[in-house]
Amino acid sequence: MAQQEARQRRPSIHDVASHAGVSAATVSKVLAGVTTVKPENAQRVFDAVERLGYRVDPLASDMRRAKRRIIGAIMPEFESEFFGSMVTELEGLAEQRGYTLVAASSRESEAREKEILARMHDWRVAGVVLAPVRNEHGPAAAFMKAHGMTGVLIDRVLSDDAFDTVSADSAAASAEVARMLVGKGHKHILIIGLAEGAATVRARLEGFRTQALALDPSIRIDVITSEVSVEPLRSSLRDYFGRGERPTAVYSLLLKGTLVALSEFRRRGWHCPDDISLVGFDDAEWMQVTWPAIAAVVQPVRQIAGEAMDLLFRRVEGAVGPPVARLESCQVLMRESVGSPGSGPHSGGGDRQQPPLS
Amino acid sequence: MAQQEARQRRPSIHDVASHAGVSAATVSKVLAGVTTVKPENAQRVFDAVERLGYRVDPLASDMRRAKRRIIGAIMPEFESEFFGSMVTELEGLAEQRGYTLVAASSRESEAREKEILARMHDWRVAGVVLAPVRNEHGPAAAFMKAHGMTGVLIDRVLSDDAFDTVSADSAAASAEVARMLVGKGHKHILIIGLAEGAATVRARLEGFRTQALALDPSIRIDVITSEVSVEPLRSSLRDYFGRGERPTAVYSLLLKGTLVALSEFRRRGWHCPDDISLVGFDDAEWMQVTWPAIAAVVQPVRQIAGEAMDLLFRRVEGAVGPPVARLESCQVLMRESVGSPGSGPHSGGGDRQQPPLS
DNA sequence: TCCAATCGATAAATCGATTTTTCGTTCTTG
DNA sequence: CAAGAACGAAAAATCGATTTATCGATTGGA
Repeated sequence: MAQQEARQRRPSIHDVASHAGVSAATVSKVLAGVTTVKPENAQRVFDAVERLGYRVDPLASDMRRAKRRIIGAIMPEFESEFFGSMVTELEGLAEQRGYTLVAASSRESEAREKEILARMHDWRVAGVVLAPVRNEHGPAAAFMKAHGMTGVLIDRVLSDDAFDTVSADSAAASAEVARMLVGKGHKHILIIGLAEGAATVRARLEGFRTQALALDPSIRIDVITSEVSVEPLRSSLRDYFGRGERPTAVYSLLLKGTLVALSEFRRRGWHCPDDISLVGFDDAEWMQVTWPAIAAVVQPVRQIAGEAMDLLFRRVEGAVGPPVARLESCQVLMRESVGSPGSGPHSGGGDRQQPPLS
Repeated sequence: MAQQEARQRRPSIHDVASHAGVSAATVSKVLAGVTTVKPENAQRVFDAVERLGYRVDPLASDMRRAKRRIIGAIMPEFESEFFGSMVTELEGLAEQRGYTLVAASSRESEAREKEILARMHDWRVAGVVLAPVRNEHGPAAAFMKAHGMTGVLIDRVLSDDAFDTVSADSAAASAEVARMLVGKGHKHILIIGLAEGAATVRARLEGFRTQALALDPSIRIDVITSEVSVEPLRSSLRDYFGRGERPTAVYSLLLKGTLVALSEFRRRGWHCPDDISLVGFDDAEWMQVTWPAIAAVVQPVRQIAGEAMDLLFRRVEGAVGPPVARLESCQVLMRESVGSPGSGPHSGGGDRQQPPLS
C-alpha cells in the first residue's frame, strides 16, 4: 500500500499525469474507463495511481455537473429507532450508487426544514429524501416544487401531485389492529395521537375506525389528540381517565403516545392487560422485553428506504411521468399487553390511584 | 422574495457581477464583508443578489481551500437514542460555525469505519468526530494519524497520544452505582457487559469493582462479558442463572445488556426489585415509563458533543500542543428497579421458571 | 505520391467561487 | 506642478477534476 507523508499536499490528477508521463485528460479518461487509450499508457496511469495513492477528489469531480453526487436526507429527528435505522438504510443505498448521503434533522420544525432544504439546494444535491415534519403540504415541499428540485417524500405523507411518496400502509395496519381488538371482545376503545393534521395519522385513525365499526357498529371509540407536543396529550389523557372513563383498550397512533399511555397507566396503578390493553403504532426494541411486552405495529423501514431510493434515482436519471404513491405493508406484532376485557383480576376495579411517582 | 424560474440554471457570481455592473471579484469581496469597496457598488451588489436570489455555492467556495467547511461524524450506529442525539447535537454545533456535518454509520464494523474515514479524507473534511467501534487503537484512528487528519475521538475512548478525546466519566459513574448498591445492602452483584476490550467498558467495570470492594471487601462480584454480539451474552447469562447463581443485583455496563437482563428476568418470572435489582449504564426514554422504571446512568450527550466540537475547531484553526482527554460526568438516576436484597415478597424463591414466551 | 480518414493524446475551456496581481485614478505632499 | 502614496476595482491565476476542441501521426485508398 502506497503511503505518503502525513502533512504533505495530496496528489492531484496532474501529479499522476506527470508521473505517468501523460496528460491529465488521459488520466481522467483511464479512470473513467474510456477504451480509446493505449493499453500501455493505461497501465502507466494505474501504476502512478497506485504509487502515489491517488484518489479522485469528489468535490472537484462534482464541480462541473449541474447535479452533484450527493443525496440529502431530512428527518424530523434522529433520536428514534425508526428514523435512525431509516438514515442507516438510506446511507447504505446512496453509497451503493456512488453517492454521498448528507443527513440533517429538522427537529420537528417546519421552519428549520425549509432552511435545511435551501442549504441542500445550495449544494445542488441530485435529490432529496424528505420525511416532512407534518405532511406533504408544508413549506419544505413547496420550496422543492418552486425550485425544481427532485425528491421523494416519505413517512408522514400519503400522496402528492409533484413528488413520489413512500410510506407505511397505516390504514391497513390499523384495520388489522381493529380486527384484533374487536376480535378479543373490546367494545370501548380509546385512540390517542398527535398532530391529527398529518395525513398518515388520520389514515391510522380512519383505518381503525372504519374497520372496527364495520365489525361491530355498537363499538365506542374515543379519540384524544393533541396538535403540538406530548404534554397536552398527557394532560388530556389524565383528564379523560379522571372523569371516570374506562375504555378496555388503548390504541396509540404513535410511539410517544404509547409511552404517555404507559406512564399514565403506571400513575394509576393499572396493569396491562388485566386492567387495560395497549397497542402502539411503531415498534421499539424495548417493547418486547419490558413487562408486559407491548403489542405493536412494525413499520417496514427497509422497504420504505429501498423503494424511496429506487424512485428517487429513477427521477434523478431523468424519468418523467406522474408521481407515484407507494404504501408498504406493516406487520402487527401481538404481545402480552393485549387481552380480553374483563378477564383480568383487577377488571372493573375503581379509581385505585397511586400518588405520582416522580 | 426574489423567485426564479424552476428549471433554469442557478445564477452564479458572474451573473450577479454583470447585473451589478462590477466584476466577480468585487461581488466576492462585498459578500465576504471586505470594507474596501465603494458603498455605492456594495449596494448595487446587494441589490443584484436580492433580485436574482443568489446564494453562494458552498462546493465551489470550498474548492480553493485545503480544508473544506465540512465536518465528518462517524458513529457506530444511528439506531440508539445516545448516538441519535449525539448526531443531532454535533449537527447543530457544526452548523453554528458555518460548517456542514456529514454523518456516517460504521455499523459496528472497524473495516467499514476505516473505509468511511478514507472517503471523508477524499472529501478533505476539515475535521472528524469519530466514535470508534471498539477503542482508540483501531485501524480508523491509525488511518487518521497516518494521513495527518485532524479529529476528536469520543465515547468508547479514554485517552490517546495523537487525538483529543471526550467521553463520559464511566469510572466515576460506576463508582456511584457501587455506592448505591452496596449502600442498599447488596453482597452478591453480577456485572454484565460486551467487548471488554473497549477501554470505557473496562473503566466502568473497574470503577465499580474498586469502589464496591473498598466499601465492603467481602462482597462478591461476578462478571459476564461477551466479545462480539449480544447473543453469546444472553446464553452466558442463561447458563449462569441456570447453574443456580442468585445475585441480588445486576449492573449492566451497556444498554443492550440491560435489555438482555430484563428479558432473562422475564423468562424466569423474576420481578424487579423484589427478586433482583437492576441498574443499567445508559438511559433511554422508555426506562422511566416501563414497570418498574429502570435505574440508569445518564450520559451527558450535550456536554460531550459541545466539548468535542470545541476541541475539534481549536485544532482546525491550528492549535497545537499535546492532546487532551476530557471526561464529562454522568448522572445516576435511581428508579424502582433497585431495592434492598431480601425485602421483596419473592426473595429466596426457587427456580420458578416460566416457559419461553416467544 | 498525395489527400483523407482514423486513432490517440494533448491543449484549452469549463464549473463557481476566492485570492493575488495589476492597473488606472485620485489624493498628498515636497 | 510633479512624484509618490493610497485607493478601488478589474484582470488573471487558482483549486482539481471533466469535457470539448484541436492537433499530430499513422494508415488507407485513389
